[in-house]
Amino acid sequence: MDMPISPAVHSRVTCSNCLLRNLCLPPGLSHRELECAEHLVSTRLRIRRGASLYRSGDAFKSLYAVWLGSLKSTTSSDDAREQVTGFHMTGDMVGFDGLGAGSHTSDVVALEDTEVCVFPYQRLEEVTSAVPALRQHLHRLMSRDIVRQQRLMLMLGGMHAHERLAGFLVDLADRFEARGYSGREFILRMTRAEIGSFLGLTLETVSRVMSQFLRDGLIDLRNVKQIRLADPGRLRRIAAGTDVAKTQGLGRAPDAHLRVLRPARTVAAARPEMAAEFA
Amino acid sequence: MDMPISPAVHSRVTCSNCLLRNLCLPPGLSHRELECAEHLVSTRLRIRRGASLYRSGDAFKSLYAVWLGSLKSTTSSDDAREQVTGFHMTGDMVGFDGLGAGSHTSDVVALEDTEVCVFPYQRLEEVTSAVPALRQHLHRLMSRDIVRQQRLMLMLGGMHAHERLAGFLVDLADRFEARGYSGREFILRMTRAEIGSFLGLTLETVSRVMSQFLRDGLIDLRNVKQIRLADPGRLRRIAAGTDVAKTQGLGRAPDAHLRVLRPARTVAAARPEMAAEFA
DNA sequence: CGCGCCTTTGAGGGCTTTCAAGAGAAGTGG
DNA sequence: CCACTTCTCTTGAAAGCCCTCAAAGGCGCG
Repeated sequence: MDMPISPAVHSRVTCSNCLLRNLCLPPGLSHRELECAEHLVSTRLRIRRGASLYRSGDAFKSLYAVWLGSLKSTTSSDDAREQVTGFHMTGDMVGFDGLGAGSHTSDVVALEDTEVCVFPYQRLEEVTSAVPALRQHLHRLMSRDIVRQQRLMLMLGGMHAHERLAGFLVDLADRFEARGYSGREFILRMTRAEIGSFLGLTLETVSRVMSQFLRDGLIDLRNVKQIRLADPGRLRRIAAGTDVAKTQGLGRAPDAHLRVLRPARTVAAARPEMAAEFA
Repeated sequence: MDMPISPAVHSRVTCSNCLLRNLCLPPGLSHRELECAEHLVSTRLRIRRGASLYRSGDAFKSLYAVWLGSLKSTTSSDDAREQVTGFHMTGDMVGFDGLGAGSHTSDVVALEDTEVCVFPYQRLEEVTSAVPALRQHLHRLMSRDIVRQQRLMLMLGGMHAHERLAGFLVDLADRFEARGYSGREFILRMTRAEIGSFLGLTLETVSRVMSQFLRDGLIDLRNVKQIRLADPGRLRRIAAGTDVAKTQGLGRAPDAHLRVLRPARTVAAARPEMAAEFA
């Protein structure tokens, strides 16, 4: 049931010709370094919609780069509770959660038929030790994951349903745009339930807010899944909490969550010269 | 109004004698490797309570290991909203958020007078390229950060106030215990407002739930800050959502947030032979 | 074409927030 | 050392946002 497209290379994946090279690899690699990088990827893996790339508890062996399609990752606590912790699309690196304990702590499932490039960690170790630029790039990718999750926590922590969904949509738009697709119109590969889980809302609330956005002319919908951001600016303002009128009930005070706690001043950057004195 | 900046401490820091060595450095380093590691830390830095180690926007130059004291890190969105994204205590590594973009995206502030060891990133780069064990350790630490945040997202996403606070307390207890302190009785260095911000609750709710726990004999309080977990087992059950009776209103259905979505099957671990199949 | 999953929409209730006030603790300066 | 200021914590009452429960329409798929 697969239609062969290119009579392509077989076992060997070639990064140098890959259109996504700038996403997985750092820019400006020398010829020699690029050659090293070639050895990073062993195979490409195909995951059918609904199948999982790995599951919580699986031994950590590789990192993966999304080559085609999209996935979600979910974490579940001791009890049955489960939550979507992220969506991954073309060019994203997946699997960092396994590095810590040697086994994965989350499940990663394909939202559609998907292909990923496999980076065996052992080989990654070897290559990154030789190529500083690659090592740095890897660190950058991990750090980006951390920062992204911090932003998400901000959403989950104190934002209203409207703000969360708006934030979700513009984030998605930005990521599509960064990959060369339209940031104005795209397809939501995930269900309302998955969006809700990701945002800490119920699927009903997601649906309701989506309808509200639709009524307010902020978005257009086609077939439920295809969405067009009719007013990205306002969506962005809503996400930032800067939108005064809001979409329904009038706004509340900008925050109040965390009143100023204490005066603060940076120490790390300042005066490393002042010496002496010990604890 | 400003706090006097404390004199930064410039002592020759020796990792080999450090009691916290097992937290910052991987176990089982050879003598030679340990010698390399010595070069990692340049100085120890002192931060007075309320002062910040670094702030959002500061250039990323170093990672820091908490040597004494405790800190919080906060992220703020475009608008004035601010949220605590983590608490750091002895042995924790801090600063990973800066690796991604080259500048920090969060603020880190001392909750009490604190000292941190400074790991200049450039030197870290050099040393880790030579010592694989150190490189791996660094990756592990970053990954652990990611996993920890995933757990936190689970809390913020769908848990009740009781469950969040219980989870917060037992997590804190575990961390103290892992560091050799009592996991039964410890001091909360952060305010209720900071706990609330971290958990996505208001300070009033934190206070209320804390009082509830007190009434139910789950904890003991002394001076508001000093806490003793009187019934850690039950706290753990509450955090996991396994506790039937709960502390007040009767429990609700275990979840319902994310009903089973699709059948799933792991692809990465299984049958690597059918991997190379091509698009 | 029918079944199942996803989505939408409504009504009611509950958990948290918001607003407010007072007690308690901590730091400051006389 | 104590009074003062300031911050933190506690507690109450009312309101609100979101969840839960329920039912029906839509869409894809076998």
